[in-house]
Amino acid sequence: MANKPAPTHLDPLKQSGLKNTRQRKAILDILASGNQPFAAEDVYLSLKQNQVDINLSTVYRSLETMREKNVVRKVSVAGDNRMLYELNLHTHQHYLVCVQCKKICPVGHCPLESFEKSVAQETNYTIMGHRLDIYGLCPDCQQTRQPDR
Amino acid sequence: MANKPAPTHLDPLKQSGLKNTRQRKAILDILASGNQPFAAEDVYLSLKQNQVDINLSTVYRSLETMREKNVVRKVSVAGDNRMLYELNLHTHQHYLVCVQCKKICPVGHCPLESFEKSVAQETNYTIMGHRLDIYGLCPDCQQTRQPDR
DNA sequence: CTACATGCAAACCGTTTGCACCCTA
DNA sequence: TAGGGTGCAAACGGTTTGCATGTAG
Repeated sequence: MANKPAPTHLDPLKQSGLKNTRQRKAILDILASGNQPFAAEDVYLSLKQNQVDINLSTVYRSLETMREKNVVRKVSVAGDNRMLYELNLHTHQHYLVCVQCKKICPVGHCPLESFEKSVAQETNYTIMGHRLDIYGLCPDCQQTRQPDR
Repeated sequence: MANKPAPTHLDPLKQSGLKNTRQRKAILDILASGNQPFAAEDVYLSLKQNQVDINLSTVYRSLETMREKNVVRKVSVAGDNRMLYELNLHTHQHYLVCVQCKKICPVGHCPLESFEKSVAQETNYTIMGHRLDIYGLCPDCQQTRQPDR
């Protein structure tokens, strides 16, 4: 009678006092399934495809409540007007976005710490954070560059 | 009979083959009036306030056509879901946004050139650009921090 | 005179919300 | 069984578009 070890991304629900519902578990499963952020609609469509019955506004609402509890993060990337959501792994993270196929991949290092300090000095702002994303052509798309658009 | 020297931000219309209409001139005047980017609605409201009769969709349409001709640039900053527009001064530019009063001010230097090179090497992407904005509390708002929200 | 620009109203798309019902703890 | 969670449909806010009319070149 071993305890089933719960997937690590499910603990946060219990930890943050949120009810552990079928829908939230399913959403977290999707977010955990890749290390790139998802739009609410991506989550919704993936769930439908996996035969999970859910409503789009539930997706939005759940993502938002989980964001309030810091279970997930909301990010925006250049070239997509939608907001994207990802598991909050508590790491500082930026993304590299392919302008053609829209593939998104994380980049590890961030060079902005010292820059923020110098901006703070010059401007007397209290710097709280930054948003950075890099865009370009991924190796695949370099071969098949679309006519300009 | 001296030629009236046209404001420098009006040349681009002629140069890019766009018709020099009352509305476009007025929009460019607004964009030139401050060195921060404006939302379409900001432009619209400023124009109304200056007794310039114009339609909001004209503002959107003009900004978009002028963007196609690289007369203006479209940027998005953290904490505002609207797109912002600015004169395209052909300088590389980032912004510092106050999370409380939403004031936006330009920051000159950008430290990302060498970082882009190293990302390109690591990932084999062709880097085409980046989006960076910094957010924090401006000096004024540091005194009057709003209760968390 | 004609191609491009504008005004108006309606559509659009991502996201949020009110309300009745449901289900986890 | 109580209070949070969900489904549904309608509203919302920023932006775009179709069409008839206006105007710069």
